[in-house]
Amino acid sequence: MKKIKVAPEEQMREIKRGTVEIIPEEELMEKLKKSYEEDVPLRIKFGADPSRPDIHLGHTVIIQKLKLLQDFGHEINFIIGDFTAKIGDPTGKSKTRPILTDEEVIENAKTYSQQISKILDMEKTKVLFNNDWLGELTPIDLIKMTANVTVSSLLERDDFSKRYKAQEAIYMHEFLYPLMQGYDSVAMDADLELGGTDQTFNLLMGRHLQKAYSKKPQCILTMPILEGTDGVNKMSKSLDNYISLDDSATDMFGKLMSISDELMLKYYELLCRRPAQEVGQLIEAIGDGKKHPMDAKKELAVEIVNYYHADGSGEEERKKFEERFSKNKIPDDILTVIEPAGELRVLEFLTRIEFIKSNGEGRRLMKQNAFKVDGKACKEETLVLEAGKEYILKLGKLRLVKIKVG
RNA sequence: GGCGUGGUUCCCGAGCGGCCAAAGGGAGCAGACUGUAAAUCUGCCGGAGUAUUCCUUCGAAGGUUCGAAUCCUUCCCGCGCCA
Repeated sequence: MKKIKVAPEEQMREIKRGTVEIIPEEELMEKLKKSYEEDVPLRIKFGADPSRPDIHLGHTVIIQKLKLLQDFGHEINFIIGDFTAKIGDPTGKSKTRPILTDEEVIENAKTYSQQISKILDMEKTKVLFNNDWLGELTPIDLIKMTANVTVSSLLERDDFSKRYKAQEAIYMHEFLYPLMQGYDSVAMDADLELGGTDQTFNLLMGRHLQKAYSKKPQCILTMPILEGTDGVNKMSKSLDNYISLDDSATDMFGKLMSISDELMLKYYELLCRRPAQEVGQLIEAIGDGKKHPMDAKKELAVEIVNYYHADGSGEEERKKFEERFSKNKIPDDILTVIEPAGELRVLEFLTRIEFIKSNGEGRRLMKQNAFKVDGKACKEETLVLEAGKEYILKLGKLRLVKIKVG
């Protein structure tokens, strides 16, 4: 039975969808053809950062592409960067690369796999740890490796050149990171590596080093960087503008609804699984005013929630959302707290349930009419609770709590 | 190694002995307007407090002064130039 069933031309057509760049495209075509004729899957490389196990929708742009390649019969290799994770970032300023222990790396790798399993078939996905080969290198091996790369070429990397011009510090080990990543490609004989456009330099380094080590060079495929919910910056945990695959269905739906219309169009292009043509028509309809952007957004949210949560949960969330925000009803699954009858010190209570961080913040919100008791703005710091009653407290648009007096 | 220059609140950045919890911008939060959209406008934006009050904060540690983010000393770190 053949492993690679789809004709290379057809594969290419699907692979190209949504990509920014394929370097070099002809070479990838050659590889696809050869793979098809000989029925040998391509080895696809994707590097995962084990210091941040939380996968968000931004990552899925690439993971979806991996899924496509996997469905075509190719071999997906996840490289867990445990070697680099152990070096960390001694500048102390950047928290992007904390030093991890072996246990943490393994734990994070598990979390990682568990999350990507929502998209990829893990039975067919290889997980590799780069310490297996990088840890074996001797200082001499390493120095020989660096002899293949010039300083000026490293300084060409966008990130480095910006910092260099801005007279910011660049440390030696940072220069080595791209080489380490590139060497991964050498060690595992990658045919194709995927990454975001911000990774182009590192991906090309893999190709460069493979040539230097007389290996067949890999092809590069880059995908656009997905902006976060703020619509400006790339989606990332540290900017808190991300939608995690582990977000509850409600949060996921809500976050998707809060994005701008403009951003929604991008999300449609990059995250929607519907055929390209259908998406195109939809976008056109919105432009013509035939389709209300909010409806389109709801549809997108439903689709995405359905994919990452149980089928049908998207529709359910849509109903809940409409009840809550369009009809202003209080959802029935909100946080409920039981309090004794008598006087309740509101600020202390709100701090306790972590709605606010300080009393000052609470007072501020009260002043601004953001605090409501049973739908009415309240500026009292003390609330008298009557036995047997229920109270709904609301802080801003989103924070809701029900108090049962008992 | 020498010389110069700089390290400020979540980020950028002003302040350069008291009027500084520290200008301005960004981010964030809230209100108005809405479609929990964007844009816009308004308010807030270290902590405690009813408070003109106190506490913590301006790389670190000491010191000078009635009083320091601001002056001095030492140390740590960035950047540049020279070697």
